[in-house]
Amino acid sequence: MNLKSQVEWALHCCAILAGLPEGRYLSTKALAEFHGLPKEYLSKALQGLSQAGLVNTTLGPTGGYRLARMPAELTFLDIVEAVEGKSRTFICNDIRANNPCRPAGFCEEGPCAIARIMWEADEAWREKLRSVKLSDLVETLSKDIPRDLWKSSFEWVLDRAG
Amino acid sequence: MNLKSQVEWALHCCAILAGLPEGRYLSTKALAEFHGLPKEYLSKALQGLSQAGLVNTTLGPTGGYRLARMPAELTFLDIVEAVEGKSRTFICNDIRANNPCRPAGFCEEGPCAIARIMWEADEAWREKLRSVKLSDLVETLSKDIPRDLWKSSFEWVLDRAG
DNA sequence: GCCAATAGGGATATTCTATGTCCTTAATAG
DNA sequence: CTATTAAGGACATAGAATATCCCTATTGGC
Ligand code: SF4
Ligand code: SF4
Repeated sequence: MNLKSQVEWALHCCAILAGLPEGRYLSTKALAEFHGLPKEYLSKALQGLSQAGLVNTTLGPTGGYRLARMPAELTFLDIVEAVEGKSRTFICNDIRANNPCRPAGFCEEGPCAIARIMWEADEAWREKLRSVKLSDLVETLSKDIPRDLWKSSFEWVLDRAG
Repeated sequence: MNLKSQVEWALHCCAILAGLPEGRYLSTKALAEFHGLPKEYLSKALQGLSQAGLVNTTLGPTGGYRLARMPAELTFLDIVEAVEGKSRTFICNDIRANNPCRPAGFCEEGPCAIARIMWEADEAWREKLRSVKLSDLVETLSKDIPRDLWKSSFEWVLDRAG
């Protein structure tokens, strides 16, 4: 049970896009090169962000991606769900229906206790992700990353932003 | 990102085993038949429970499984981790190391903010599962399930318990 | 208008995991 | 001694994640 690596990629890309000046775009090519990722495949993750409405895109030589909202309005959950999907991690196959003692026409109402508990745990995971904003991440990163590296990375990105 | 169906199977089996009288065992065959599952494959899930020390086993014609502890001493997390593993769902591939602006010999200390936040969410999921005991499940099930079905299922199991 | 660069997306291949089956071995009750 | 069991290794199948390739429409710069 692993999250796809696209989740990691999308979070990193959003962190970069959060530092992009208003109105400018950064291309898949630049994001892929910066993170050392396969351009074509990273593109699928970015399409996920686009379809979820988290980023805006534009075509042409200066085209690429920019955030559709302020970093303070974007949560980790938004980004994770955009590429990983919104479905629950616990799938109920209703095996209680196979109970040989069950009366013929008998039909349970709703999910049983097992499913409910697993789904509550799922929701606890989502709630935690919902509580962290992209702006929180940028703030923490700016403290963690050495000033030199932070600055040169920013310039590297600006050089390539359309 | 789905949990394996073995998780569901293991939880159901533990719920059944929780109702088993002291000192008796229930076989894979009976558990598989009761839930309508492939015996050989369910066996792998039960082996997981056994390796984690959650159940005791015995061989021979009257052999099978029984809980190694009281239902109040067994949590959902114990059972889920026994079959799903204890590893985190967010895998960090350290793509920050590919940053072209990084000085040659530069080496980050520890996981970055992204990984830390994802791992906190993971821990929130685990904490929720840790907070629910097998005895809580049995209590809820006993209220949810019609008395007749509960009783006949119990008898079905006792008939086959060694 | 023309060209180069871009996002979007369909088709396909590859790798890995989950699922499922089969068989052998050692232990145990009757 | 026999039947039944858990344990586990070997294998087969299905499906998801990963990755590449190619085509289309759009856009900016010339
Ligand atoms: S978890 Fe509950 S709802 Fe799902 S199969 Fe088991 S009994 Fe049915
Ligand atoms: S999540 Fe953090 S630790 Fe993991 S690759 Fe990205 S930067 Fe590195």
